Amino acid sequence: MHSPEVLATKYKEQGRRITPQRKLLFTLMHNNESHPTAEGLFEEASKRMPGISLRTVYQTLEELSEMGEIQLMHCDGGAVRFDPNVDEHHHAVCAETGELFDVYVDNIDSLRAQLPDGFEVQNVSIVFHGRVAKSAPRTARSARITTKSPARQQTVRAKSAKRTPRRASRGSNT
Amino acid sequence: MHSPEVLATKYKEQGRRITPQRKLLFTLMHNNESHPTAEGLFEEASKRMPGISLRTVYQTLEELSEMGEIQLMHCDGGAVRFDPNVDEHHHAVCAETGELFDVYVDNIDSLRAQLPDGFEVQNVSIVFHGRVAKSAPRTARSARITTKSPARQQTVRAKSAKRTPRRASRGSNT
DNA sequence: ATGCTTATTTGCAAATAATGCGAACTACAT
DNA sequence: ATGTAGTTCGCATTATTTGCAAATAAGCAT
Ligand SMILES: [Mn+2]
Ligand SMILES: [Mn+2]
Ligand SMILES: [Zn+2]
Ligand SMILES: [Zn+2]
Repeated sequence: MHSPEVLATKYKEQGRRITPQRKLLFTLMHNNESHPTAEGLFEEASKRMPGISLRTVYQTLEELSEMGEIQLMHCDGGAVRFDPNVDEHHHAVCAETGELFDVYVDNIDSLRAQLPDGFEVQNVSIVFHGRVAKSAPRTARSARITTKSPARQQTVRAKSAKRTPRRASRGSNT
Repeated sequence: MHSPEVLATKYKEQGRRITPQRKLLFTLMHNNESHPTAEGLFEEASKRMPGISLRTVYQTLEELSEMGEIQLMHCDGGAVRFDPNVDEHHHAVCAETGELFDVYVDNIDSLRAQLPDGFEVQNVSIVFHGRVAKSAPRTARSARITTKSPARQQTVRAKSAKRTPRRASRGSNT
């Protein structure tokens, strides 16, 4: 999704108006990696702008989606989650917390699939179900390593240990 | 999912009772590849048993799920779809008709994914979005090739032509 | 076969998630 | 400042699913 500033321009070009509600929602969605629901975003927005309507949140998310600025995701069957990341990417869901993480997959094209005859694939979506390991409670040391570190290549091996379970003890972030 | 007969046995073993409603639903779900919704299954069932309740359909599907006899799928965000196929498999969705097909993928383990640090994958679900090509209206010849023919290996290549767009003019099924 | 016990079915209310609609409001061009 | 059309917002409504309790019936004991 573009920055709030660029979005403002794009909106005006389309004859749409810049309202405080939209500005706020642009800001809340920009670089938001939490994949929020409408309801969740509404709660965030309400903190900064008490009277805002849930209806407006839905409406703004819908138009951002139509403009190709965000993606929507029907994940587990609950509420739709919105994603400002419109690059080709996939997701990992923690069964415990429901958290949703972005996952990049290099070699989707190498999948060997027995597709129905005559089926033309337009795009593939992959969801990794699992859980975030409670990184061994390091006696309250450097509470750095928590959720995700920038891009660690990994070959998928569902229901079987991956390499060694030991944390990569080298390569902390600065 | 087991056959209606085997299910009956399994049910009794668990102190559950065999009712006409359950028998019917077992039959309707057995080998059902349409991935029906509760509502859809209810309509089918209603044909054979006019007074049956939608509530009973939901209830029976829920218990079959708890017993590991069927799987449920939250696909597009509409109603949940139920799947008597509990083998490890994936799905292809036709964007036009909403039809849902089973897809077997051999080499999921070879996916190279950048997963969040410490994420333990339990299982992966892949959905191929696309459409079923209207197999060139063959001047009403042998109307054989329609939806899916038994297992044709195919390497995925989203948004790019696969091989030559021409129909494989050689190798029809018998 | 009859009756008992309790699992099951069923109708209806209620919870969720999302959308339709129109009146009130306001961004912004003139 | 004024006018106009785009927006916001509250509320009704749809769609899907679950909660609940009364009515019903399966399967066992007699
Ligand atoms: Mn749902
Ligand atoms: Mn929904
Ligand atoms: Zn994402
Ligand atoms: Zn399936």
